[in-house]
Amino acid sequence: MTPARSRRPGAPTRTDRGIPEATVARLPVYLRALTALSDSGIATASSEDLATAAGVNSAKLRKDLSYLGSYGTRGVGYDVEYLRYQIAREIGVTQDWAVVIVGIGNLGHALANYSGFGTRGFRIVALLDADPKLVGERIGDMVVRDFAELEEIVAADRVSIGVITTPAGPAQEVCDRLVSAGVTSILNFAPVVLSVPAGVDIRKVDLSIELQILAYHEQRKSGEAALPEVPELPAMNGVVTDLPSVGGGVGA
Amino acid sequence: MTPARSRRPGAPTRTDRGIPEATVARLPVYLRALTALSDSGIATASSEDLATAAGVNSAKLRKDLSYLGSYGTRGVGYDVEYLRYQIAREIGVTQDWAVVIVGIGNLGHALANYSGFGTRGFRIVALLDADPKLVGERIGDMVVRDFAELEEIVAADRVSIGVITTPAGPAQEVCDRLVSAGVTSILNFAPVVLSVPAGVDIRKVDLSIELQILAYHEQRKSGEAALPEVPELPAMNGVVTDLPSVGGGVGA
DNA sequence: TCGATTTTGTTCTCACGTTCACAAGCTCCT
DNA sequence: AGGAGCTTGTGAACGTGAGAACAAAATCGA
Repeated sequence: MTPARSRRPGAPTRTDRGIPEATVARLPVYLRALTALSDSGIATASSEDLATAAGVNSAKLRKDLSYLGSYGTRGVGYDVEYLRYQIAREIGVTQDWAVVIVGIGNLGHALANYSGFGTRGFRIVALLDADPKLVGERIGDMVVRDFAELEEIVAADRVSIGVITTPAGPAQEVCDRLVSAGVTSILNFAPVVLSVPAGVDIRKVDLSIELQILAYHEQRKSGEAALPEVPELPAMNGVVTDLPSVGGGVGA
Repeated sequence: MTPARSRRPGAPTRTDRGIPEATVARLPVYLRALTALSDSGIATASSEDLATAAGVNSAKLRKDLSYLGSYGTRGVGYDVEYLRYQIAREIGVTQDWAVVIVGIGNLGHALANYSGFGTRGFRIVALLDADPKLVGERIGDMVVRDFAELEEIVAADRVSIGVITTPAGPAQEVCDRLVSAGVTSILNFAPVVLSVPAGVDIRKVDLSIELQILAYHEQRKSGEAALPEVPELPAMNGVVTDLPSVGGGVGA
C-alpha cells in the first residue's frame, strides 16, 4: 500500500476501483454545483451547502464523495477548488475527449451549436451525415463531412465518443460503423435500442420516453381526484383495435 | 372489490396503485417495441421476443407487465395489439397531452421540428420565447409567441406539460412561471437543478452530464491497461488552480 | 492545554430493484 | 380424454442504493 503520499495519514485505501454507478451519475451534478459556487467566489462549502446546490441529501453527497477519498476537512467543509479538481479528474474531464456527431438533422444541428456541448472536456471534431445535400454545409465554425470519412477521422483524431442523432432507421448501422471504427462510447438520441459488443458503453437520451413518463404521473394526478375507484378498462372492454400509432416513430 | 368486469376470472386485484418507478420508466420502451412488432405484422409475441426487442431481461419484462395485470396467455405469449393498448392506456398516451416549449434557441427549435415529439399522445400547442426578435418566427406550422402569453395559453389549452429549453440563467424563473400558470409536469433541458413545489413532477435531460458519465467509463477503459497501480494524484499534489471552467455552462 | 462546537466519514438498517427458479395454466397432439 | 411441451406469473434470494445516526477529527476560544 503506497504510504499515502502527501495527503492524509489515514490513507484513502484507494477507493478508486468500484464507484457505484448511481454515484458516478451524480458526480457531474456536483461538479456543476462546485463550478457555480466557485463562480460566486465561495472558497469553502459544507456538505449541506453542496447538497442544497446539487439538489440532493447531504448524507448521500458525503457518501458519494467518500468513494473518491477523503477530500474534506472535519469541522470545516470542502475546499471548492480542490474538490472541483478532484471530481473533474475522477470523471476524466481534465483531459479533452474527441467527439463526432453523426446525423445532422434538426437535433444534430442543434447539438453542433449547443454551448452546453462545448463544456470543457469535450471537443467536437466532426459533424457527419450520409446525405450529399448536407455535406459541405457550414455550422458555426465547422463543416459537415461525409459519413464515409468516419474511419479516417476516428483514427486521425483518436475519437472515443460518438453521438448518434440520426433517425431510428439507420441508427444501428451507424452504431456498428462507429464501433468498428474504434469508438467505444456512444450517446444515442435515436429512438431505438442499439446493440453493441461488450466493452462499448452506450447511453440513451429519448425525448418521447421522458414525456411518456411525465404523462403517466400526470394521469395519476388527474385520476386521483376524478376516478378514485374503478380505474379499470375505462372504455373498451373487449375490442382492441383503433389505437393509431402510439409509441414513437420507429422507422424514419 | 369490483368483481372483475369482463376480463379474467383470476381478477388482477387492481395492481393499479403503485407501479415501481423503474418499471414506469421501461413501459415506454415496451410500447415502442410492441409498435415495431405490430408494424412488422407480428400478432403474438413471447416475453422472450419482447424482451429482446426492448433490450431487457425476460424475467424483468414479465414482472414489469405483471404490475399492470395478467395480460398474457400461458403457453402462448402476449397479443401484441392488446398489450400495446393496455400499456398505452396505463401510461396515459391514449389521450392527448398539451405541451408548451419555452425557449426557442437551437434546442427548442430542434424539438419544435422533431418528429419524435409528434409521438401520438402529445400535442405542442405553443412555442414561447421572451426575445422579441424571435416572436413571430414561423417554425413548421407554428409561430413563436411571446412568453408573456403563457398564462393565457395554459388556461385556454389545458396545458399540463412544459418543456424548458432556455439557457440555465432564466430557467428557474421560467419554471416558476410555468408552475404558477398551472403546469404540473416539466421536462427540463437547462443545465440547472430546478426546484418545484410538491405535486409538480420534473424530469431532466442533460447532454453534458451524459457525456461526462461516458467519459468516466472511457477513462476507466484506457486507464485499465495504462496505469493499473497508483492512479492517485497523478500530477498536482498540493496546488489546485489552472482548471478552466469544467462543469457546464451555468449562466447563458 | 483543554473543552466546546462543528462537520466529515462511516456504519447500520431498511427499501427498492433485479434475477432465479418453479408452479400454474394454456395449447396441441395422440 | 389425457399427457407432453411451452410460457406466463410470482415467490424467494440476492445485490444495490438511500437515509439515519454516530464516532472521529478538525477549529476556535478560554
